[in-house]
Amino acid sequence: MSLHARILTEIEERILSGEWPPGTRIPFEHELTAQYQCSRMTVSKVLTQLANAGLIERRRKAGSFVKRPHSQSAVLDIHDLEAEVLALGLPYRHEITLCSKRRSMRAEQERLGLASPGEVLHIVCRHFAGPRPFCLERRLINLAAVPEAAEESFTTVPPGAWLIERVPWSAAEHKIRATAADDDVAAALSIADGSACLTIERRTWNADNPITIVTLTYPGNEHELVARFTPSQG
Amino acid sequence: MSLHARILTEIEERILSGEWPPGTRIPFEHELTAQYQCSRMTVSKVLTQLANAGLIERRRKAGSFVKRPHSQSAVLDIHDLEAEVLALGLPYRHEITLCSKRRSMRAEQERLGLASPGEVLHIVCRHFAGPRPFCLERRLINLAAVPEAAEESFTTVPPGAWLIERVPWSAAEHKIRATAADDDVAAALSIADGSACLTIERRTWNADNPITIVTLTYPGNEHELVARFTPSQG
DNA sequence: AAGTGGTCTAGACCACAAA
DNA sequence: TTGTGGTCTAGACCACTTG
Repeated sequence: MSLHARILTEIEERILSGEWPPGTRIPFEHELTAQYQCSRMTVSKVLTQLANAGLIERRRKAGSFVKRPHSQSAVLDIHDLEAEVLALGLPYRHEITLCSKRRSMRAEQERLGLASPGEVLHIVCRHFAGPRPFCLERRLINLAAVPEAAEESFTTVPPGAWLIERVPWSAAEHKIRATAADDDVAAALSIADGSACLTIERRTWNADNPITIVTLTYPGNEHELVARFTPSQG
Repeated sequence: MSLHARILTEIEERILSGEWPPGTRIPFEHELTAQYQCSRMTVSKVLTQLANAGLIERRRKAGSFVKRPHSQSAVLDIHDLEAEVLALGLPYRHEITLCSKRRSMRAEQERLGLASPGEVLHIVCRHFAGPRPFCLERRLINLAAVPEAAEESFTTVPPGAWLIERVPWSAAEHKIRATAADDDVAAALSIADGSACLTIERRTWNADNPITIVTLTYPGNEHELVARFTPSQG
């Protein structure tokens, strides 16, 4: 393994593990050259890569700082619900329908990907654009990974935004489906039974440790996911 | 603009414009240092970036070669329909329902994003997984951008795969929606009227020049898009 | 004014794959 | 065996921003 690859992974680990939370100033280039006993070019290359990847921000004279994970990847972008509603020119609010802490049932354990039973937080939340329901959120949080979530009511900040601000993650998976609204969904979104809905299921891990699984259900024709990209950006 | 940024964009342009098609060997590092009158470190940095971005492949002793655009970005991956069907363990075939060349109507012009009327190819195609319809493809191709498409029947290679192999692109946009099946879609996919479908609309450009717009419609519950990613990969 | 990052140089040695 | 890319060094000068 090359030196700059080692430096890169070591810094990446500190950021993704939360040891260096967003806002932290990481060591100056000259400190890293001393620490790793290498030339400045080597650490500079690494920091430039991290900056290109969006993990850190570099400011002349001030230093390099850990960035807050800007919810990226285009497809993911969409999931800042509040920003999305406001972009439509409509007022946003959310409403917690259910927030219950309990020992995981087997089905929940499997959905989250837990190896053994544990405490989970089950949340149901409706997001509104103006007077109309915009999205139904059903979420499980692994309390072993995020114990402080148990003390939250999520009435001021919705669960998604709350988690993104606090919990570092290293991997995510989206599953996107079209589904027919069942009774519950139809009632929650004020739409007809059986109408088409867009469902996004998102799971998040930090170093193989499941954090949360969330299902977002949107009324079908009123919502679309948009993703733009160029071939040079994998 | 820094020197390495200039070198990067110049090489990128040659690749994306098709001047250097996939498989082309790009100049050796020592040739580029001569051309740009700079040190080897500078061009090496650029080529490393291009390799990381997946635009080129580097082989010791052999040189650096333009890669074929591996349809990436996870969400896009899914759209190699044949690979997807085969991954399900089912035989794949496709069937061209319509393939007509004509002058664009105004609605088509707008969908494609053409500034003025022009020749377009309108294709309707069904993709099968075993005996069952798997996906309905409705496509417009801008013949000004891809004149050779007019001579194709697309009976051996479906239009999507044909285009990817031949036409370089610099930008793409996906819109993902849940829709209710209308008469046409229901008939084409052998499903009930009004059932939920997943619709992916994809537009592709090469340097602001529209190439194609395609709408892929899948029976809802039988299909899902999966995207995985990590925060360090924008 | 001082210290940071941004860029670049002109070398060097090594690993690897092709001839 | 040879020539390519992969990595690294020990400098250098500049631009910018903060104090």
